[in-house]
Amino acid sequence: MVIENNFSLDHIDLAILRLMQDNARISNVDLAKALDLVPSAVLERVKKLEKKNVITGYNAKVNPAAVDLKLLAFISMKSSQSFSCNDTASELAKIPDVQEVHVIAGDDCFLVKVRTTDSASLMALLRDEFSKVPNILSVKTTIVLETVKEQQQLVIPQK
Amino acid sequence: MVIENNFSLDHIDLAILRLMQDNARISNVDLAKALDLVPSAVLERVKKLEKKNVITGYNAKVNPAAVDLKLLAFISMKSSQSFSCNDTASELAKIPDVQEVHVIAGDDCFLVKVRTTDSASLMALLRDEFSKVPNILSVKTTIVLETVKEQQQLVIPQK
DNA sequence: AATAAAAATGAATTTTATTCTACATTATAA
DNA sequence: TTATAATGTAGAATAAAATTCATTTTTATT
Repeated sequence: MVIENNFSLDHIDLAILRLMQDNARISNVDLAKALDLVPSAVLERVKKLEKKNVITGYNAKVNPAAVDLKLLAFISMKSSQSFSCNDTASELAKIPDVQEVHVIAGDDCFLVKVRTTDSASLMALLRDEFSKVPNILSVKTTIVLETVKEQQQLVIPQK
Repeated sequence: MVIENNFSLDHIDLAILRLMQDNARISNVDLAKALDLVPSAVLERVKKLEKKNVITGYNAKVNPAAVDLKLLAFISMKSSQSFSCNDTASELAKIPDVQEVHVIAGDDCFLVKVRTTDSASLMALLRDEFSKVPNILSVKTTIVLETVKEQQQLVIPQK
């Protein structure tokens, strides 16, 4: 599948993305070896990818259990103003424990991903934070029992 | 809130996690400056955090639109064998475009996060891949219209 | 307080990042 | 096709950072 957009990435750029998605701390030297290029050339490309907002950041992935965040939940909500739901969404986005906020099509209006210590802290979050968010008509909370897969790496196509 | 688990992280470890979550490519020198420590001491701690699986990886965050992945969807499914659903879940996890697979409590059994190029490729995915997964009774696909927030950083508590 | 274990220091060494200039490649237009 | 501009790459030089290690300090435990 050929990429047709204004980011104009060639196969080397895509290879860089593939490698750095899995190992953001790879050195330029190792990147250069893997791509059969010279380090300075790779460095320029990486900087360009950052400037073009193709690479939007580098994150260490932290084990949630290690920092006592053992509960994951998805919360879907209906809004009373479905055509101007952006205030609601941005208020939801301000809540630190909220990892994701999506405006969705279908029965509900928002889908929110939340991580807390336990069910008690989720309850507190709903009571103290979500209750203040405007225009919410209904809330449906789905508790995650087990996460089988959770990756942010994208499937990056060939050329 | 005091962390009580077998990872035994002190406030310096937590500070490292906070910094590296947001900037995985920060140098040891800069980490050391921020923590008022010496680079070699920081390096040891980071390696220990990796070994203990507190830090589970480093990822470059790639802009999905740049690699032509403009469609995000959540798919929830019912299973015919709700108490041995792990085969189903692990089959779902094998599909590359599937970013997340969660076993959930509630009406449905699985919640899956999927990223594709467009609705046509989502359709193809459902037809070609999901149809092969065993024990699926029902499928409900929710299309994301707009993502307002999407971060993998965790809220790391104080000491 | 004594001991053991863990962590931090600071200097030395190795490795890497970064800069810069020259050269090559590609695309564009005459 | 040929000239020209623009962009990308190579490779060496330099600056900066990572890494190692022996020693010292701190912390926890008895």
